[in-house]
Amino acid sequence: MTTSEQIIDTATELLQKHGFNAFSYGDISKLIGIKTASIHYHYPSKYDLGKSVMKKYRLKHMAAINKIDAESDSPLKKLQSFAELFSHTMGKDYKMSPCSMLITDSSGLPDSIKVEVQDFYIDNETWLASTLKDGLDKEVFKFDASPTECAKTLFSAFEGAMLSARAFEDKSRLTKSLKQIIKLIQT
Amino acid sequence: MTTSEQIIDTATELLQKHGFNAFSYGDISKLIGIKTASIHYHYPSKYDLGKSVMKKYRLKHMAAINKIDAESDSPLKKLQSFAELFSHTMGKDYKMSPCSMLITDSSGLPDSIKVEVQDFYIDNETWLASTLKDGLDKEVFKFDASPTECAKTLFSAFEGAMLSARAFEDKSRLTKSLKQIIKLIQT
DNA sequence: TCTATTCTATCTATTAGAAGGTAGATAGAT
DNA sequence: ATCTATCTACCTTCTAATAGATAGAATAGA
Repeated sequence: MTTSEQIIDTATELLQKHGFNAFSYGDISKLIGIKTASIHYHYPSKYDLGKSVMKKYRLKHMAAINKIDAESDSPLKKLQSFAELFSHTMGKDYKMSPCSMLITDSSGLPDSIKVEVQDFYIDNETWLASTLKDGLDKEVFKFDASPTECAKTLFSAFEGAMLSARAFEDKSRLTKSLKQIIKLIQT
Repeated sequence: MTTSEQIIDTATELLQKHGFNAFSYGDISKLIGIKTASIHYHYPSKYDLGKSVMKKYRLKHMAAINKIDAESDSPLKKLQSFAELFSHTMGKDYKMSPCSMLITDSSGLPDSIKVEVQDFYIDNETWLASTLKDGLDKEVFKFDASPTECAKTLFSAFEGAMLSARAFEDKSRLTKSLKQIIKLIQT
């Protein structure tokens, strides 16, 4: 693994665990054993680093979603697999999605990062909307709003469930809510 | 308004807008025109301040909930009024709930703050559970899980909707999701 | 091929500022 | 004489970022 990849991966974990304003180049430096100046060589500013973290995370996440599409045709099964991604993201140490972290810390963040976060939402919502529409046509899902609107609601509800699980350090809060939300739109 | 109240209110706004690690005693100092040392007199450590902010916010929020109970007997109407609280919290400058902010920034926070955040969840979930049960009995709501579980899911979904609205600086993301979630459990 | 140069990736050293917090003085009220 | 609330002044640590040196790899020209 290259140094810049190591930096990204370490920064990703620190972001997910502590938030953007709660980790420093110094923290990364200690963890991977290079000086902070070397990190600045790869990512001149912390915002560059944040943007790269978000971008890599988004691409990785979309790859996981593509895998779900490849493995099943059932809308319900796909939605369940999608929900499992959230549980997997959280892991055993209650990591949040990097995008949740960046949203709460976003007040002073440059647009380049905000756009990356929005792209993450849009990518997920687009996929969800098409999966929901498929389920609607096949009559395995039922809801009043449009698939697009329902996708937005579901995705944000999933993110919210992670927040709750972290607050109590109780993963069952996440898994139970994920299941229950899915059940709410099942026929 | 006393100085310590001014400090709390200013800190609350900064917390909601920027997060715990993104505001300082210096910021409060400038905003209300006293020196940082004076803030330390009222709140010795930043954690004391955070705890007090969360506590006051929780009590104020519960007062709003009690008002809802006093104004209507309809479970649906009460749930709708509850949802409006989230919209009101966010305001026009996309403030988050202080508890969402503290959860994402919580990694290094002392238990005294975490407990206050959990109490906020529990208070809300308890009220929601009883309102949901009432609606279930009156057959205006319909859901498979227990009222307690459904309350947890709804509350976290509402919090997640705020996150999404902030990410896009688009309040309709919040209001639409709130309405849609309520509709999902209506008979 | 040999030499000169440029590029890559790291280091040391340093800066300017901000952070949270403390000590001690002071003025006014009780 | 004590308590309350504020101040000035200071401390230590951390922060993001920059400048300049260095060693080695890659590249270009004779």
